[in-house]
Amino acid sequence: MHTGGDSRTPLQLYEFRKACSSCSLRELCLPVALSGLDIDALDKIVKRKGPLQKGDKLIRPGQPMTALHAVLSGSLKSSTQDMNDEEQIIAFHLPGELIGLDAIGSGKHSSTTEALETTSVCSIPFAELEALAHKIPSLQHQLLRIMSREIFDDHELLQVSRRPAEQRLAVLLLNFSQRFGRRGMSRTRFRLPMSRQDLGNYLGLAPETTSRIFRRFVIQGLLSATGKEIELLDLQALHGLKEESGGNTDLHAKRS
Amino acid sequence: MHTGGDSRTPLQLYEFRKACSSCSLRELCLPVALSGLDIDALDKIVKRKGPLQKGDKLIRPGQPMTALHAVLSGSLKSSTQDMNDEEQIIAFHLPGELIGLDAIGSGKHSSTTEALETTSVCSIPFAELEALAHKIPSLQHQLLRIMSREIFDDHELLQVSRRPAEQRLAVLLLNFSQRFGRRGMSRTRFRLPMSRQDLGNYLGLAPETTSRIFRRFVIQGLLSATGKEIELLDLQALHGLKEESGGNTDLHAKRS
DNA sequence: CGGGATTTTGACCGATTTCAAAGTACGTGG
DNA sequence: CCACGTACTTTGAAATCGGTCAAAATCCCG
Repeated sequence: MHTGGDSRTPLQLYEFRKACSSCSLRELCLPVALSGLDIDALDKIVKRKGPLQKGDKLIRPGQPMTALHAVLSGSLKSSTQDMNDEEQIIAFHLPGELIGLDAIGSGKHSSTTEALETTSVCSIPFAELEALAHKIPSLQHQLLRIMSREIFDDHELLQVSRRPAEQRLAVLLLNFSQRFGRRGMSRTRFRLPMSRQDLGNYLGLAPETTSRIFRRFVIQGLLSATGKEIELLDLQALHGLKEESGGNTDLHAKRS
Repeated sequence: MHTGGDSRTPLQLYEFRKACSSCSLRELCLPVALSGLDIDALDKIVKRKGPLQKGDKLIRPGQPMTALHAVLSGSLKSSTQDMNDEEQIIAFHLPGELIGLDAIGSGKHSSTTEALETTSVCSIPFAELEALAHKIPSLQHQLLRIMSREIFDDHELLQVSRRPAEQRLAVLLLNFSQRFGRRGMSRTRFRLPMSRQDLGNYLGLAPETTSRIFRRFVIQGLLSATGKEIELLDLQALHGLKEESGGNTDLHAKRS
């Protein structure tokens, strides 16, 4: 049984050393021009975690925030629960992305983070990262940049959440397209790792609505979808949709 | 004529020295236990800005982000514009709060920030703040905490934006109550500095809807409102509203 | 006191949710 | 390897919340 946070044997631990220096995601999770020496220093504090299986929880609400996590492979979702069992998904995490930035302030995690598929992450003890950042100015700078970018992204998300359902889905698809593209994968063909339900939840839509809009997009020839496999067929149109104000100037985006 | 960013005369500049050490908001904008010496260092890089009048813009989209701004008095709103002239308000800024954290990543501001009333702020050149943070570990720590908290708050906001209108307004009112309370003012009587329109925009609601829900709240005895002056009469109920899932289990709503 | 902007109110309309149910994928155990 | 059960997805029809339009009332500031 995999429970995710298993401790590794010494041999495995040894193999996991030198994580950052050989990690293909290095430039993604901390996209900084660190010198070889600095990377070594980072290596020393990072711990790779054994694979999580689908549904395994990396973080539970209330846990003290001791480390940030960087996704190596697979994917996760973070969510909160509003007492009536209603899950509220806050974010999806793809390889190369950092988890836990929202918990630095309080020192405690407030959300649940669980794997959407078989996933591995590495842990960066926060106290040591902070100490290291103090020694390496460029690392401090990079941390601030990464956090700032998350704030920026959240603000964009906030904008989107006020728009009609079609635009929300279009924006989400383009967002994933970009995030996959950034790590060298296809921008037009990819696998959405989460269920339609989770997708709807994230977008603030009922699953039924999500499903309907997906179908609408397929009919309009914007994309094709076979289960979780997505192919974007008309990036232009999706981009167009994203900016439309919905009611006035929408003569070139849809037909009923 | 006040245009906000005016350079001050030497005399005035002198008076503005020692800003942080005597600033009653010190613990709010950078709530860190800085030693007297550290405060002096911070003082040296901070510049107080002449008062902005209502509508004056502190930040315009595209401007390079050279400094963070802390609100001393008054209030501001940050918004973007989606090509069809449609304003999208992202945040309101009250005294003791920091502006510009979302622009560190890109180095450019992407939103407009303008005063909602007569307002004064102080500027903290970012490069120097970063350098200072490198020297003073507790300042670095504090910066990370503040940014983390903003991420956390944005996530909460995101949750709210997916809920029915009533809950959104309830959450906003409680949010302002808390923010005013934090700076020593009444949690139950305060002045909302923005128009109902801005409020609606921020919440993703039509102004008409905002108005109706306000009235509903008044009728239900949750609050009384005379123009922008608000008095919250039943914090309990508002808190209850905030968590309700709307229609099903609303029998155990009051009590915290 | 006057004129324009903002807020409020009412009636109507539409997008999205909800409810209900059928169809489909998928993991488990036989 | 196939059958079964559960969970997820899709589809349809009805109900609802919030948006839009229009107009009246109020506020604000000079």
